Amino acid sequence: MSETDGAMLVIAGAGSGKTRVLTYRAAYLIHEKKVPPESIMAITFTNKAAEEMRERIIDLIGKRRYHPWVGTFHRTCANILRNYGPAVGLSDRFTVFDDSEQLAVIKRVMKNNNIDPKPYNPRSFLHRISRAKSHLITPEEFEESANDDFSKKILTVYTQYQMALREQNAFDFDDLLFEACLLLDNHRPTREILQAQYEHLLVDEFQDINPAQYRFIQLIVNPEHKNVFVVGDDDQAIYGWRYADPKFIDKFLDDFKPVNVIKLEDNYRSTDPILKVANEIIRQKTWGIEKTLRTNISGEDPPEFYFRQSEVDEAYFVAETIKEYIDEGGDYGDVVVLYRMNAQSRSFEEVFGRLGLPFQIIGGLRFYQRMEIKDILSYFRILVNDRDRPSLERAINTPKRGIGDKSKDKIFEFMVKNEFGLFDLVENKDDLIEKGLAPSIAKRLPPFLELMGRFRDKSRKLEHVKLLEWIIDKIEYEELLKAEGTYEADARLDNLNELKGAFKSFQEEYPGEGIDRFLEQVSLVSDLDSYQEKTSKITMMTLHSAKGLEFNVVFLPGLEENFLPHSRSQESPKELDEERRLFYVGVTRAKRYLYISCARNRRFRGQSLPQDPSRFLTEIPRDLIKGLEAIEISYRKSMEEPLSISWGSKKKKRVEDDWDIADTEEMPSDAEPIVTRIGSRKKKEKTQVKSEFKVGNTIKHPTFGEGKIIKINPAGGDDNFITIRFEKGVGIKMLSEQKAPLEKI
DNA sequence: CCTCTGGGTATTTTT
DNA sequence: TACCCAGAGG
Repeated sequence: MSETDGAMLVIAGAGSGKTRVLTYRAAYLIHEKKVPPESIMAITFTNKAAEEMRERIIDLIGKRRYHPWVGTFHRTCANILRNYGPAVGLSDRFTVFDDSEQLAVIKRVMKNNNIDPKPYNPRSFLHRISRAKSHLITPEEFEESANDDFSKKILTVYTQYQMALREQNAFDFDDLLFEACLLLDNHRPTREILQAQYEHLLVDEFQDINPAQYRFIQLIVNPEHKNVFVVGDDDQAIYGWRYADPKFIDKFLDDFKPVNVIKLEDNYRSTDPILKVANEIIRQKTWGIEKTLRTNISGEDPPEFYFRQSEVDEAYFVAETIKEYIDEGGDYGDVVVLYRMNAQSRSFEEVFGRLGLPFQIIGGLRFYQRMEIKDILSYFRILVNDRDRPSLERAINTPKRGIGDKSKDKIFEFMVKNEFGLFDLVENKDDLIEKGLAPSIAKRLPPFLELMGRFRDKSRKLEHVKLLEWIIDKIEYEELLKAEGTYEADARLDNLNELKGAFKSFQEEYPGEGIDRFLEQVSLVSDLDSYQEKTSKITMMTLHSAKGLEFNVVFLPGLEENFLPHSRSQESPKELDEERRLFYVGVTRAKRYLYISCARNRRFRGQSLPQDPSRFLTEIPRDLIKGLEAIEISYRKSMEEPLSISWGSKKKKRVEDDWDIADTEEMPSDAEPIVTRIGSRKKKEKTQVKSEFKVGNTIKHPTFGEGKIIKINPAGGDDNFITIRFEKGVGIKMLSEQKAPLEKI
C-alpha cells in the first residue's frame, strides 16, 4: 500500500494552487510511482482548464509517446461513446446538438402535441428534461412520478424529444453523460476495459459535479483500487443551476472510504486586505467546510468601493482607473472586468471603445453559433450524420432553393417513414415521386441532392481546407454576402476566413484526422476557450467564466440588488448562497487591486431603474473596503425618496448619455463584440463647432485601427461626432472627437 | 415561398 | 434593448 493508493480529497481554497496540486499529482505518479502516463485520466469542466492542465503536465513530464487523457466530462464521455458505443450497436457518427438545436426539437415536439408555447415556455420544458437527464432519469422512470398535469406534459415532450434525437442520431450535452453512464453500467466488457486502463482518476472542480457526473466517476474508478483523487472548493460552487451539488463531497467521503482528506488554506494569489474581504463574505455561509484563507502577501491597497450615478458613469470610472494603472506602467492584460450577466458588458464596450482602451470579451455569442458558421458547417455535419435535421434544414435552403418550412416538413416526414438519411435520397433521387414524395417538392430537390452527392465524393479526395473552399464556392456563399453590402455581411465574410483558418490549423495539428473530429471539437468548445491570456487587452467576462483565473486588477461592477444577487435568485436561501459564492469567486480572482462599484441607476432592457447596493456589501465590515460608507448614504436616500421615483428622468442628462444618438444611415451590426452599438434616439439640434478633421481624412484609432472619416457633425458643447468607416469588418462607428484618441495619418 | 413589420416579452450563469 | 414570432403582402 502506498500513499498514492486509494481515494483522496483535497479541499483547496481559492488561490491555493489547485491546478498545481493536480498536475503535480500526475507528474508524481508518472515519475515516482512509474505509472504509465496513459493509465491516468484527468477530468475538468472546461476545455480551457483541460488544455492548461495538459500543457502543465507535459511541462513536468516532457513530451512522450503516450500522455494522460485530459478532458472535460463531456469530451471524455463523447470519446468513450465513439470508441465503445459501436460494440453495443450505437453509431459512432452521432451529432451533438447545441442549445438552439435542442430548443428547436422541443418546439417541434410541442407543436406536434398541440402544447401552446405561450403558457408553456419551451425553455422550461428543456430545463426540466435536462434536470431529469442530469439525474439519470429516463422517460420511463420519469413516468412514475408524473402525477400532475404539467409533469404529464413534460413526460410527453421528454419521451418524444428523446425519440426525435435518436431518429436524428443526435445527442445533447446531457445525453453524452447519460449515455456514457448507461454504456458503462450495462456493458460490463467496456466498463472493465476502462477501469483497467485508467488506474488513476483525477477530478478538478469537484464541488460542481452533478449526479450524472458523479455516477460517471463511480463507474470509471476501478472498484478494487479506488485510486481517485479529487480537488474542489465548496465555497466556489456556482453551478447549482446545472444540478451540481457540492454535497457530493460528503457522498464521496462515504462511498470511497477510507478517504484521505487534505485542506489547503494558504493562498498564494491575493494580498491580505483582499483576502480579509473574501473571508468575510464566506463567513456568512450556512453550511459547508469551514476554512479561513491565509496569505503572506501583504499589501497597502485595500479594496475600494465606488458609487456612481449610472452604468455609464460606472464604466467611465473603470476606464479612468484603468488608465491610471496603465500610466503607472501596468498592462491592459492584467485587468479584468467581471459581471453577473453578459448583457452588462455593453456600457464597458461603449466607453472603452470611445476612449480607445483595448479589450476582449469572453462569452456572449460564440463563434460557432454564428449564422454563417453554422450555415457552412451544416454541410459538413450532414457528411458525418445525414439524419441531422437542423443541419439538413439549413443546408437544404442555403442558398435559397425555394424549399420552405412546409416542404421541409414533408421531406422529413418522407425520410422518417422510409428510414432514409440524406444520402439515401441522393441514391434514390430518380424515383422519389414513386416512393411517395410530393411531386412539387421532388422537382425542386435534385440540384441540392446532386450537390451533396458531389460534395461527398469530393470529401474523399480533398483535404479539409480545400473541401471547405469548394463548398463555399459552389453555393456561392461569399457572393451572397458580398451582394448584401452591409457591414454585417463584411463581418460575416471575416468570420468565414477565420473558419478557414480553424480548418487549416486542425488539419496541421491532426493530419489525417477526419472532419468528424473537428466537428466534435467545435460542438464542445465554449467561448472561454478562446480567451487569450497573453494579449495586452482588458478582459471582460461573467463571474462564472472567471473561475480558475487570476488577474492583478479586478473590477466588480454592478454590485446591486437584482444583479448580484440576481433577481431570479432571491427566493431561496440556497440560491442566494450561490450568488454570494459568485461574489466570493469574483473577489478571490484579484491579486493586488480590487474595485467594487454600484450605479444608482442602471439601464437594463431599455429602461433605467434605480438600484440598491447589494446586500452582500452590507455584510462586510465597513473598514475593510475603502469608501464603503457610501452605501449608508444610499440607504438613507432611499428612505427619504421611495424607490418608485425614478432619478434618471428628472436629472439633466450627462453629455456621455447623449453620445449614442445616431444619424448614420448605415448602422454597424452587433456581429462583432467589439462593435460600438448605436442607439436610436432622435437627433437634437446642435451648433456646428470647428473640427480638427475633415471628411475624407484617414485616421488611426488604437482599438479599431485605420479608417476613413465619412461624416462630422456637432455633438453639443465643443465636441463633434466623427463617423468613421474602419477597415476589415470593424465597420462604421461614431466617435467623440474630444474623447476618442484619433490620430490623423 | 420569402421578406418585412410590429407587438410582446424577457436566460443568469455554460458543457 | 433585442429577440422571437405571427401575419400580411409581394
